Amino acid sequence: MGTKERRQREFEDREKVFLDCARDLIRDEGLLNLQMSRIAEKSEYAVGTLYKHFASKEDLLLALAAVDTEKHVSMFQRATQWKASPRDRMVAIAVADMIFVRRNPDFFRLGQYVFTEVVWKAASPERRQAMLAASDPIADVVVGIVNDAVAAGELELRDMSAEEICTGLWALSAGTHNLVHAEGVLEDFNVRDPYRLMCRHTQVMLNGYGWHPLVDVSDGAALDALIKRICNEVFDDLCSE
Amino acid sequence: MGTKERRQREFEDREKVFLDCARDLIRDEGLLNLQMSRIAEKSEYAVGTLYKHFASKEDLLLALAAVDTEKHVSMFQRATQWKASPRDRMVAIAVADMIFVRRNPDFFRLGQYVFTEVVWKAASPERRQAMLAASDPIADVVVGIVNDAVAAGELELRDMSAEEICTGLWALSAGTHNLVHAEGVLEDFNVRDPYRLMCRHTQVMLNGYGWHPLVDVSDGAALDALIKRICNEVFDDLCSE
DNA sequence: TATGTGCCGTGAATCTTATTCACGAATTGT
DNA sequence: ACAATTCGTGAATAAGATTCACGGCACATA
Repeated sequence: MGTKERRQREFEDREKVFLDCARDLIRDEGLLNLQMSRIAEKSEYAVGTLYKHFASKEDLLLALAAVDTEKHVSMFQRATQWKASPRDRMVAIAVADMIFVRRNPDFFRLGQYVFTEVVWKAASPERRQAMLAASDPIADVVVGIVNDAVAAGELELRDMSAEEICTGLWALSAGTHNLVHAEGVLEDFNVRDPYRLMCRHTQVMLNGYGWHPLVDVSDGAALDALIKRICNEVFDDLCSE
Repeated sequence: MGTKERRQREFEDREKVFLDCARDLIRDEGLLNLQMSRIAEKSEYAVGTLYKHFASKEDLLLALAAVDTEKHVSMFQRATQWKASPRDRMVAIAVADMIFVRRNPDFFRLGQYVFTEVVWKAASPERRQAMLAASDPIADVVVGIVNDAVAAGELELRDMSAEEICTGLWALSAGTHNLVHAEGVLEDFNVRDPYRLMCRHTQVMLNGYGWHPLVDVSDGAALDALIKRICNEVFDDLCSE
């Protein structure tokens, strides 16, 4: 009797339904106005059922962020598998980030919110664990590229570890997301395309680490060409503009 | 009759009392458990009085963050006024950030929270404006250092603007704060002293921009010496450890 | 088919907190 | 001294997250 299994499957499917409804509501009405009762209403289940799946509202938000993170990770994995030099693959990571954020405009806001002390601590330990597990592969992927560069003789670590180099690049990316979403900052700075700028800053850092082949960071045309090449060769299906 | 003025002063003093109580409560019980009624209780005023000062709880949090930001800015200003090369002064900005965050461990969490869509939009427009005004000088200060370097012939902008360079350094700093507070990431990476690492990454980026005099970023001793010198010469009173 | 058992969805009731506002005390003006 | 005004008060209200006693449904057994 596969009844138990069917029930199990139905339960899992329902979780997806709830998350999809929540995502739609956030898109349409904003994170600010998200209400548990509205998610229940939209998904045509009772509030109590919703709470069978998520320990709290914060728990649901964390689950939602974890789903996004999985998509994010899969883009990074495509970047690593690209047949190109380690340095170009590292830039491809930045480009992946750029494309992902453009295609998922709510991702950063949600991520920013769930990593907040208030929300993080209000979620269940299991969800927190799942969130961390979902983002784990990011580190592996990026550290892998650094190690490839070292193996290829294109980068000398000297007294830094591969992880420390990754921390710098990761901070650059995380910080760029911050600034993009911080009211007014980039407008004041007259920055038109912050993610292109992030790619350029990535090149600046890679040069700073002495990561060969060095590039001329002031050559905007070369940067645009590389970004375009990455879009075509790695993220063909995702770059429509 | 200076009565009006006295009233006015009392009102302003009370605002400070509320903010101090809120800060203490956050320190002792966490942002998660902050309640308006507890702030009122602790400050020995009625809840209604609290609401005479702050349009909402979020409004109060933003006011609190603005106070911190002013302290933050004043440290940056000390860094700029230091008699040293533009490059060293730029590193001093990073060191200021490091010292400030260590002395105000709740600052980042609060800042992260208030810049969240949910909180930001729930605060009054006046507070938002005040918050932006408080952080405004940061940009001026940092752009000023870049311009000094250009004027001294130590940095060529080529096709980048001073603001764009600042964006990179700012992102690095903001991102480092993120990673420090993101559960588990730096532990996994075995990063012991993330802010020292941030200073090093700052040097990496400055080298990447071709900002003279170039430094050997793998020379940890030189980095520590510079940090120590900045602590002694610029932030003497704040570096006790 | 009739009946017993346990699982699971339900949503009205509860609880927690932010927020309001009618009141009265205190102060000012005449 | 009295009216007018300002300002603090905290009980009442409102909004929304969370709970849990109930009942229906599927399966097991006779």
